[in-house]
Amino acid sequence: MKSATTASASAAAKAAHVNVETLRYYEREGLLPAPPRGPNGYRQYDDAALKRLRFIRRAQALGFSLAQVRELLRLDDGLNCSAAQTLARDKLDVIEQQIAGLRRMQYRLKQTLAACERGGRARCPLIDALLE
Amino acid sequence: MKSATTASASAAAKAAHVNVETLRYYEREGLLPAPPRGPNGYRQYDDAALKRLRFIRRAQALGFSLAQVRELLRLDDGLNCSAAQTLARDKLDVIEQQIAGLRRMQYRLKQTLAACERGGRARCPLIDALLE
DNA sequence: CTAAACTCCGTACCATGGTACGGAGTCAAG
DNA sequence: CTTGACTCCGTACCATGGTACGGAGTTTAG
Repeated sequence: MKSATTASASAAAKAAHVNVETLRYYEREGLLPAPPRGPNGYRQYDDAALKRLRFIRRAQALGFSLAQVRELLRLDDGLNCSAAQTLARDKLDVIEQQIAGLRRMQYRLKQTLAACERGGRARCPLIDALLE
Repeated sequence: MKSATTASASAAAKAAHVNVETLRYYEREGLLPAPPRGPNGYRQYDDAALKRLRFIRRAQALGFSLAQVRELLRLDDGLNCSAAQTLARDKLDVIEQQIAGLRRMQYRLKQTLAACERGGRARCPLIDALLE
């Protein structure tokens, strides 16, 4: 039968592809609740904690900063959907702006790189483009 | 006639929309050469320095880190076009990956947001999506 | 039983890209 | 001539997201 799985610090860290120190860091930063301790004082992470840890990493992977993750976690009761939606929409706006910015960079770099590849210039068009 | 324009620290900073302290920072970091000084010891930025400063800001705006900008500046003689191209191509790869990552985020956020907006769930789909 | 490996803790440190502070000298306007 | 603005310098500090260190206790494998 499935025993109530509790993970040690290193096991939890491994599972989330995170450094052990990072767990303590998240705890300090209030992203992870202080887990219960065994009689030896060792941290014991239960499934909920591991889930929360995965939450943090996923949210980070979605581009949320730890401060924003903290916000999201405050809504973790699942009842503040409209507040969560606001965060998500703000994030979507930011993402759109980021994509647009990257596209502009990409376009300009490609143009300039093409000029480099055509060759025939005394000076490097890429450098020149930055100088102008 | 055009006099040889030399700018004070604050004028140079203003022109590049940069803090005066940032000029000193760039100088410390070897991004800007130490400018000549007037008899009072004040920095005097000439047109070449201002150009270089603009170069830095443009390259940053293209997403290059200061370390990469330093690389680019080492190629500033305009003769190392192939080296500059390599940097640019690397940067293009990174940009493409960044765009792809942002797109994935965008897609997933949109999906989840749509689920939120359809409503009818006990728990917020956005929060749930992060928990799973 | 001993040694390696794991855990604890506080604290310090890292990179990145700056910003701020404070005392001293300098320059321009009134 | 004074006052305020500008500049100098070294150094300290900021946010972000961790990582490392070192000494002490614990647990586990041989």
